[in-house]
Amino acid sequence: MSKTTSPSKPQTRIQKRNIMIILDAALEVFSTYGFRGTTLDQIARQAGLSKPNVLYYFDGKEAIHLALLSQLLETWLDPLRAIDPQGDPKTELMRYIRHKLQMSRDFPRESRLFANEIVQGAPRMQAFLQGDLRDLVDEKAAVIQAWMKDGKLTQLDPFHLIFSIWALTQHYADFEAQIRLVRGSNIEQPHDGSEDFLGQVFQKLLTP
Amino acid sequence: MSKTTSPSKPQTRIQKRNIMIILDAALEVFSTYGFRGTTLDQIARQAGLSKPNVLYYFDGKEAIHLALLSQLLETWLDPLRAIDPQGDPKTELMRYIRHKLQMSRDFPRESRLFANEIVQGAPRMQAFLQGDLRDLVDEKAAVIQAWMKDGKLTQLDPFHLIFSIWALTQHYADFEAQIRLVRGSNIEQPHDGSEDFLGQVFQKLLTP
DNA sequence: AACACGGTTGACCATCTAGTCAAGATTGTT
DNA sequence: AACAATCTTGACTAGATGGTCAACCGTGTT
Repeated sequence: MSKTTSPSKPQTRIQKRNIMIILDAALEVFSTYGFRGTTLDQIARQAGLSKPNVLYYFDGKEAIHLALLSQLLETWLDPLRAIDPQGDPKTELMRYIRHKLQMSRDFPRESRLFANEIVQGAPRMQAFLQGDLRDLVDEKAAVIQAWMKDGKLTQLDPFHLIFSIWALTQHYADFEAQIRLVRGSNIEQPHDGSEDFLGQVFQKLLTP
Repeated sequence: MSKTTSPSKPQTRIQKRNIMIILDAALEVFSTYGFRGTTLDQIARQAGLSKPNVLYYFDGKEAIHLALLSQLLETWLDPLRAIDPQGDPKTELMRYIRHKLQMSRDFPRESRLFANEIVQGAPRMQAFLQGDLRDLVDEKAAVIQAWMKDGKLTQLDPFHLIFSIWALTQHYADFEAQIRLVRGSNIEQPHDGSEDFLGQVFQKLLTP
């Protein structure tokens, strides 16, 4: 039986609730220990359910992970997609940067789930990366390129520019442990000051 | 018996060779699958040795991982340490950036080993991060701060500046899979153009 | 109340994995 | 050559882990 595989079956209240609980628990554990480092028992304990009960809702560990990834990938593209070729170049890019930074702050677990996958060679995301994401990046890189040609932005390699935005924004979520430990008690949140800093950086960088 | 624990025992040729082979194999596997995702069998296979033979040289999986980490951490600090308070500010920082980028290009496995640890909360590196690294970062941040006060560099938060250098340089190693898949066949090496790009970025950013 | 369906679980299994061990092979030294 | 030290390994163990299953419980509908 394919449980969660079929797209839109009528769900009972209990199903809805438990599937949400399991996905939240799984996100917590997967994002901390990676796919192989996570056990079903950990997920079940975190969810407050028994292991067979977890497996009643999902076909297996792989299926839970997959559900999390696809849920994530849907929203991952949105900020980039929102870049408007008709808008003001610097405004559009600064908005994108702010948006990505917010996601890193508000959804650090999702960011680390992603990071874990990529660092380990993206075995479960190849199709996404070289499909939807690649198309979108190519499209937006062309938009940025055009803006640069018009002299609205500093001349830079648009692909490297996009990568640098990803690197800088996600760093605060993915390497939070490092920031927290290196800064120690000097700082409350690893994100403190990040928005001002990145604002300064890209303001200066993008202005021709 | 403590095998590799004692600092400097006389090693036979065979010991030297096999320990090197094992560490290289372990780096390959750990950096790809993380600590928990790696099995001793994988390491042994990669090393071309039997599992008991691997365990003849190391006290266990943990010990191999620890050996890799401490080996890594020694060299990790060097580029930052090399920043000279007496030197020219921009030259010193640009050299640091170039150096970090080279390490990301030449030792991507080491970078990913590190990244895997940090993303998962740095369970085995707390002491290092809040000890040696923190002291060094505090020291160099003060140096950079002083340079900025003298008007030699753009006024920025020196800690965020250091983090941004780490983020941008390591991104090319840690997220290599993403870059490779998103760029596809448009690019040979994920690092292509990174040096020019980061040169441009920081030249522009640091010049007051 | 009784029924049917959805939901839950203890006990279990097969497989994987870190680590052991005793016996055998290799190497270096005299 | 002979001996000792180093090196290597097949066979094994204990425990962890993903997944199964039959039996049981809870809930809402008639």
